[in-house]
Amino acid sequence: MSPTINDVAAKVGVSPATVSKALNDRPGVSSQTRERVLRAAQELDYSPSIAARSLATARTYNVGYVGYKYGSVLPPDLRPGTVAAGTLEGIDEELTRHGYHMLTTYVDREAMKSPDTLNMVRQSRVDGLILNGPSFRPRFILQLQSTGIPIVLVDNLLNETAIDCVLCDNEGGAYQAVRHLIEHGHKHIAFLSGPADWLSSRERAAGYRRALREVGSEPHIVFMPNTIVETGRQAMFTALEEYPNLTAVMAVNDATAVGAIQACRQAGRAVPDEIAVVGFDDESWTQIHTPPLTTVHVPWHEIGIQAARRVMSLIEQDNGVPIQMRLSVELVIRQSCGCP
Amino acid sequence: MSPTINDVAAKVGVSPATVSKALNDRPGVSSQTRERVLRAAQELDYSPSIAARSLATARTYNVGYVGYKYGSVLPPDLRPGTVAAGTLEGIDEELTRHGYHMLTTYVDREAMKSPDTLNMVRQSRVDGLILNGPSFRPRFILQLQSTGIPIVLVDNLLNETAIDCVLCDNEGGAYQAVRHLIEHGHKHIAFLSGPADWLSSRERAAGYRRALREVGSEPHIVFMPNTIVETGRQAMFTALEEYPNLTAVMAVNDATAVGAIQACRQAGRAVPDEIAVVGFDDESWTQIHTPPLTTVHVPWHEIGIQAARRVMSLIEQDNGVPIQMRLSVELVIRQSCGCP
DNA sequence: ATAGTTTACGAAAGCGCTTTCGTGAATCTT
DNA sequence: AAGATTCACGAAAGCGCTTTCGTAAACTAT
Repeated sequence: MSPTINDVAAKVGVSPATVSKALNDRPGVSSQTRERVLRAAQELDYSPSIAARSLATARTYNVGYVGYKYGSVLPPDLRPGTVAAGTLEGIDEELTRHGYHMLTTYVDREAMKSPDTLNMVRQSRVDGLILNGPSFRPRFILQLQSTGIPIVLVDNLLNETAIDCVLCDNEGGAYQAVRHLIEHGHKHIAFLSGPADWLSSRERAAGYRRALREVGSEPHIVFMPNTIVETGRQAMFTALEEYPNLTAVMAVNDATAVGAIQACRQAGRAVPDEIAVVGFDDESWTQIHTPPLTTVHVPWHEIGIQAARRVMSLIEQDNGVPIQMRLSVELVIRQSCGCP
Repeated sequence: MSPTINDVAAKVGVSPATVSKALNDRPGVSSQTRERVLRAAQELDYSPSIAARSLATARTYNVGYVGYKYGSVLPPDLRPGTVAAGTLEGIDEELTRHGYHMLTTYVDREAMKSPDTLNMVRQSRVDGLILNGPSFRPRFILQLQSTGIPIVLVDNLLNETAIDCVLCDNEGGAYQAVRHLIEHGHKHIAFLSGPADWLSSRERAAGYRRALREVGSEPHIVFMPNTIVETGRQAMFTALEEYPNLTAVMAVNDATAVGAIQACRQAGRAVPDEIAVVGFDDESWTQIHTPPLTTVHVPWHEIGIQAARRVMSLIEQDNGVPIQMRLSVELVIRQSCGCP
């Protein structure tokens, strides 16, 4: 078996207590012995068992990440690869930088009560939790929170009970995008909205509304039950029918923007010449789409980093009130909006 | 604090030893007491601390997943979202089904010696390891293996030292695809190959060669140092120059297939009319590409499931010789190959 | 030199579980 | 009915670490 703290202690000729203090930078060890302990540990290739440490300290240095499982969703569709993967990598990066590890799990709609997640915390496998995505039921989150474990929400928030969260500036992003369309002369702009329980969708809709209000245009919103390509396509047909003088459309995400473009083509309306389309999220494939999609870039990686920082800080000192962190987004102009 | 095994024992009026046996389905407990213990545990909402259990049993019920970090790669490009995410979800699904959890980490090229991964195993945070992708150095894998921890490779193999792995039938997939091109009359077919240290690339090249050999055509291979869109584009220019009578090309993956198509367009050669293109992987965005990409579908999700099963089985009984598992793939015909 | 203070270290308890082994009671055998 | 066997259970040790607290030695102050 691998060496234990006792082996190190024996080798140096001190007690395990001293070794523990030396290794953890605790006071009560002369710098001389500390030195010797460090060397011995190195020579023995000693690495403490976290199981034992966890038991003694009630800390695991694991944080749980709970994501949404797309594998099970509807027909195969464009996976939000950039989104989830970017956040995940950001979180992992920041976590490992500070000696933490990431316990990952995915839940699908049915498993939303999510025994796995609960088990993770009930068995105290994790010191904190990051919940990514809008699909967690408030009741579930509250249940989790009531265990006293630090929680950070990503791309979601709960305002009844304040809870830490990090999101992007959805409202501002949509505003920027619509503003851009307006500046290029569009007056009749529709919004393809996601389901109402998706926070980001509501916020993006708000940005859309604000931009239109500023110039006195009427909002035209089509609601979609989900945000896959096919749904976007259908929604666009609806929009085309209901608002015949439409010249532009903003979709709540990139996948539905693609659906919208397909619908336009099918209806014989050229994109971007007759109808301009913009998306949201800046998925990696948007740049190779025909036409390349104008969309709002979201710093998912950075969001992951911030979320990780926040949990760690909550774990280490339960400091103050929950904070809501907003990262800014940026319109990236490609061709689907009609710019050269 | 949450209840311990002693609380349950006290409530039932038995010893912790008995509770432990009852809860773990060990012999030596009457079915009557077992019943009472179960009920009490439920009423107290008891869930064992895995830290304590790990310490006692030297098992964590965690398996480590090590993936490749794309965030840091070259210029932003098409992320292999379907690939990694699909596998990840498959692994997680199967693992949680059996009471395991997944400790995830990503490594990038520099961190390939990967202290994080090593720490994961040295601190015994995991019972087994799944390494996903071709980018692990053999030396690193062997070092890991020498710790005695069960390892399963995904999309990679090591034949010097036998080690368990699960991959798809790369050779067969490429063969199928090229065969398809041949059947549609193509004689001059190039292959855009990935770097030589990428196993899947070598295997796909082999399938390509076999198909050509069967009909007595000459192989035309262009090697690429990596597999992003831009590289595929450059490689295609090279191919176009070196092999002027080319009528079809098979790319080692979807991203480079896209690059190839862009190059053709730029060179004034219509796809698929003048040049047919097929990819490999069936990334989710291939279906919305213009033209929709003909490509080889890989069952990543299933691969994940099999990998998970294999580690768990290695963890639970170290049974026999390492096995190499191959899952079959399927050509999905869309339009970039010239079919209607 | 004496008393008081600081410092370096170790003994030992404890974290919450599993597992071995001993014991007495219940059951089976003839 | 007595011995042999089986069975249900508990005492206690141990997994590898941290942490408290006591103690002896080394200092400091008078």
